[in-house]
Amino acid sequence: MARPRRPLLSRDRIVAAALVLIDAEGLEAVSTRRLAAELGVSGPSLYNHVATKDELIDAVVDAVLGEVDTGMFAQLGPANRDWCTALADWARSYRAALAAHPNIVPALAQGPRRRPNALRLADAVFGGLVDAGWPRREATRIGALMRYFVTGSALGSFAGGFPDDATVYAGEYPHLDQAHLLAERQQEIDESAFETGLQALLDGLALHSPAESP
Amino acid sequence: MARPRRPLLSRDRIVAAALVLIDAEGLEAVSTRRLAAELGVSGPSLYNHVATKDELIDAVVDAVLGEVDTGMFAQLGPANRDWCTALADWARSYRAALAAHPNIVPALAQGPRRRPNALRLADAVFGGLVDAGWPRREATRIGALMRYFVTGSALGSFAGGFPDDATVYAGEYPHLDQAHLLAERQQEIDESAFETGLQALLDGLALHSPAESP
DNA sequence: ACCTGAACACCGTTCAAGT
DNA sequence: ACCTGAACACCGTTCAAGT
Repeated sequence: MARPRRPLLSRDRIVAAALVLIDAEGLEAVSTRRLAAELGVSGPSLYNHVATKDELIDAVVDAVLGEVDTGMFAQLGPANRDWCTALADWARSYRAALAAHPNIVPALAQGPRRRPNALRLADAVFGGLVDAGWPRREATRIGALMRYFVTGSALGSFAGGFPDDATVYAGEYPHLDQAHLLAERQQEIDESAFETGLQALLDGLALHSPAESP
Repeated sequence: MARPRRPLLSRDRIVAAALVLIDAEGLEAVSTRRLAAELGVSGPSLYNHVATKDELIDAVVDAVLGEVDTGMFAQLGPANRDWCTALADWARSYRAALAAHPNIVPALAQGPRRRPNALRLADAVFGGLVDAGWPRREATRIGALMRYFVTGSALGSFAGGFPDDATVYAGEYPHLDQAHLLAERQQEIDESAFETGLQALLDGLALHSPAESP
């Protein structure tokens, strides 16, 4: 075949196909040959559009982060210091994006690096908190700790990780005698744990709110 | 060589060597051949002691979780309802164990599964909270949300993920004009963000403490 | 410029052969 | 029981060859 008259591939098409594959079968299912086959080309073709597999995964992560809304932070300023609502809305949007693609979360481990959307998130949160009156040091910490909570909540289900075989717990783990039922209610539990934690976090931060001691 | 008079390997020796390798060079550096070479044997030898590589990584994760202290929860009961202190101590011990082996954290994604130490942690936290007076539903949520926060805080450094090249931020990310300095103060920032978040979380949870409304 | 097949140095895992 | 080398079906990546 050699070079076609119109390119068969594009970086975006490769990234999109990788995300579909990751969602369906996990990070480990992505090999350059497999992904290329999915796209109807041979393995090495990908290297015309992407430098390495690592860079490709980075691009997929960034595409997912692209779905996170940060518009709420633009509203903050002297006239609107309600950082609490903004932070809550952002955290929910962030979690929703990751929960839609849970298999990608382990790849978030390396921090923002040079991923444009990761930097966009960090910039918006930090800027919003500073606009709402938080000192820069505190704003940095809050940005970090919110990321901890949201990524942790998306890094695999808590409830879904418990075997549904009751004999696993018998005797050894006396308090987990009902744990075999967790997997069934997985989504409800993860969701309510996230909401409970988010509320606690914001309540706790509000105790030292800059708006209350101007 | 064939079979030696005394076994060259043991499951524990393999797990320990894998952890050393992961700490030094990351999860991706672990291949069965590489690990075997480190242990002075040939690749397939490992399979006399471990069923699959996945099971091996699981065992390494569990070994790390074995360093987490859960003794503080045994003190809780009708006479001592200070779940707040117990939870804080446990979270710090949990984080310390993961921070000592940050490269293993992405492998935590799958939840407790059948890892004895992961189940021990879940059992102790849940049991302690129930003993301190929390309803089972709430105790489950708190166990989950604490795990979110601690694992998220260990899943790669927040501060360390920002490039130290100032030109990355110029123009594009106006609020990140100092972000190139984050990597230098990485440990301090991650540590204080963790402490700030932990305090906020506990303060927030305390607002609905069962001990305050008996 | 963009795709191909061949090739390189790797993988995880199985298995028959050795003691 | 426990280690070995050979083998299988894979990897990521490079590169010369084609249009």
